Amino acid sequence: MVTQSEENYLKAIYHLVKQGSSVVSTNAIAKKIHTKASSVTDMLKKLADKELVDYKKYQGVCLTKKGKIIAANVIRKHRLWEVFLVEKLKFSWDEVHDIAEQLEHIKSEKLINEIDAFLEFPSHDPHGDPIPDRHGNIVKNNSVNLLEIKIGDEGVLAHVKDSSDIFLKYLNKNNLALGYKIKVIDIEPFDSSIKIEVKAKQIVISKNVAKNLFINI
Amino acid sequence: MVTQSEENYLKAIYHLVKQGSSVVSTNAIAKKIHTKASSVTDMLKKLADKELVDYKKYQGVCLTKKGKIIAANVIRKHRLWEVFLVEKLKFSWDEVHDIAEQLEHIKSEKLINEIDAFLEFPSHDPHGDPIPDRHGNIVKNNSVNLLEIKIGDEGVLAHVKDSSDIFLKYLNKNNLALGYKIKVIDIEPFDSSIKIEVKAKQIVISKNVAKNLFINI
DNA sequence: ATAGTTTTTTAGTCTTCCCTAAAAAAATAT
DNA sequence: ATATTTTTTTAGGGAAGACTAAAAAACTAT
Repeated sequence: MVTQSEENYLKAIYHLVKQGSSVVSTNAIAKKIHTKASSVTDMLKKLADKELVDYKKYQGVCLTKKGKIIAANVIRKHRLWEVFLVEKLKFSWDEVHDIAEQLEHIKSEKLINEIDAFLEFPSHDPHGDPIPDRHGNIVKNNSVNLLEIKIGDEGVLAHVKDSSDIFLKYLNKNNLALGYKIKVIDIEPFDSSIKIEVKAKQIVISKNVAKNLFINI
Repeated sequence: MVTQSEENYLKAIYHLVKQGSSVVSTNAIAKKIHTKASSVTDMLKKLADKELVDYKKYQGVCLTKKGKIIAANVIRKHRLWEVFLVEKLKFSWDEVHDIAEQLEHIKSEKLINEIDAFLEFPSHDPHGDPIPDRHGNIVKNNSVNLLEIKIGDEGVLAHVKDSSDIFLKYLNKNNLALGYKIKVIDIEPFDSSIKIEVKAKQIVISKNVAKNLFINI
């Protein structure tokens, strides 16, 4: 049996590996799940005993095959529940994260597969993140970041990297949502801010915002 | 903050009070939640400190107003989730209990109220148990037990007391479900077994089964 | 290369919730 | 009324998962 806490560590490692090097540091995990490095070390030993991670002292950590499947499954549940909350209940995309953090730990294969079917097998969650299938396979995201784009390029907003409440509220306020067509009007060399056109309106977004937006060209 | 374990104790006390005397014994709670009497004593002290139960050593325990509201809320969540699983996903009434045991601890007022609305404010769960409203109020059940009934009486199956997997499977096998019309054909004085008519078929049920069936006349 | 800094681990504690064993109180039986 | 049984509580301890403080290892910079 994998505990809730163990699932959270596996998930954190999974995400950190995905967005960076092949091995994850103790500190990085501690930061990610708001705990102390010493707690992380404790847990890594436990996960290593269970053969869910490959861990050697001072050498960082990565997931084993078994660990990766469990992590992907937790992420699958998280994202499916998010879709459920937004599509079937009246939640907006900035409200679902904390609830999905709880729901992702509900243990029942059948439940999550029924939810999947009930939602008609969505491929992405409300933030544009791909949903792993029941074997832990996940589609590659080939959307491109707004910072890597030239004036005149256009595409459809497909993914937001930062799913924090505050960032999603910013997007709401500026009428930016997944699926909207975005055209790059101008890029300011001084601060890398970008003027874009969305729904026939032009707005300027900072480099920091652009960093978190991805479009399909 | 009320922990999951505390919620389970409050729920157990709520159920035991409902079906019996005004005060609940340590042993009764231990039996209900499959733990030891000493663990129960520990927890009762903690709940008493939080003013969720009235507890005096050796005197049994009952819920305070605050405790009762929390317990009713957990039960509300449990039953609404059961309705969701049966009505919206493809679960049968004998599969939902264990999953609802997990889901009942998800913390979000908004979530459960949205679920309630999504289900169009059901009044009863799949086993015929009434669903408390968001203030913890619960309608009185005025269905009558099959053992208290005379030959010739008839009514609609409204409630099953035992929600165990094995009992519900027995009902499935014998084509008994909530909402079905039942007529009492004969009562055998020797063993109190009852011959009933359901859906134009006659079956004999034991006293033990009858004890768990309630109908609206 | 070595001194200083940062990261990681170890050692020891705390809280929650469970347990066993023994003591104390209450209930029951003779 | 007292002996026996049952119930409940206390005492002490274990596992999980967090923490602080200190030690050890690994980096970094001169």
